[in-house]
Amino acid sequence: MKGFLNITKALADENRLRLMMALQGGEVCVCQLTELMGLAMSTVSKHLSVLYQAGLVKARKEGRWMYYSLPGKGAPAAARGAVVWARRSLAGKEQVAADARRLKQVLAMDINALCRRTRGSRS
Amino acid sequence: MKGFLNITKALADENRLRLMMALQGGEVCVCQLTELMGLAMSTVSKHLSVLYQAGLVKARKEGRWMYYSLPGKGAPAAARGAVVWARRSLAGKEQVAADARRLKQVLAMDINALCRRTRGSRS
DNA sequence: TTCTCAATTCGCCAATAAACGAAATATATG
DNA sequence: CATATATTTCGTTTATTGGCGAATTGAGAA
Repeated sequence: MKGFLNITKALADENRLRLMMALQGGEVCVCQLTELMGLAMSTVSKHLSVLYQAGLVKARKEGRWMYYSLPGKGAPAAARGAVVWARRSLAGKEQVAADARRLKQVLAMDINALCRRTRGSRS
Repeated sequence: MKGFLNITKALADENRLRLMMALQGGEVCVCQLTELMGLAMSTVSKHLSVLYQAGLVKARKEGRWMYYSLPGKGAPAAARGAVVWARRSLAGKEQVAADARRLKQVLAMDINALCRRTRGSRS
């Protein structure tokens, strides 16, 4: 019950759903996700932490960058089921499509320049 | 997105999950659910309303009683998927099993006496 | 109609959660 | 080592949600 509730709570926020969907194409680092979302980096980091606690994303550290991605075969069934269900339910939704387009642009930018830009406030 | 988010928000509360699971055996009226949950009837009614808005339960009025149940074939795919996923994920969980046992007792009680008992405060 | 009563809605309070900026952490690089 | 920097954690504020009791609604029953 507790584990499942953790998952549903993690899914019950629009920004976290957007973050999950943004990871469908493969791993993305925090500063890129921050640029995509238009939120403070601390906020994005917190959201990713909630998703991670629920088992809905994987994390991989590479140097100074932290890359997040969707969990694969190894993940617990409950989490995998949640990811599959969410992907299916949100496929084709306008916000998700718009984010995918925007993410493409973000991924094309130089990562160093990007992180420097997202350092301070985002408001 | 909005509809899916409505569903995940509805699922993101332990008492609402318990209510949904309590409906697995068929329709149950509000005063019976109130007795099961040990909450104020107004609180239970609110939870049921949230589930209803999300499409996760059906409602049927019969005289003075309101019966809630899980949605069937006619329901939207997103809602049906959610119900199936939740039932699968929570099957066999201790709290759910305990509620099922207790509900059996509640359903065996006289419904008129029950509703009279649950009228006032529950604290 | 008037009364009863199951259920819902309303108004309020307490608890939880989202957001930000600042401070801390950890990992290159000079 | 000292500096720079990507990310996380902390502390605070604001917004949302869960809970209750009281008032309201709506459908029998008298």
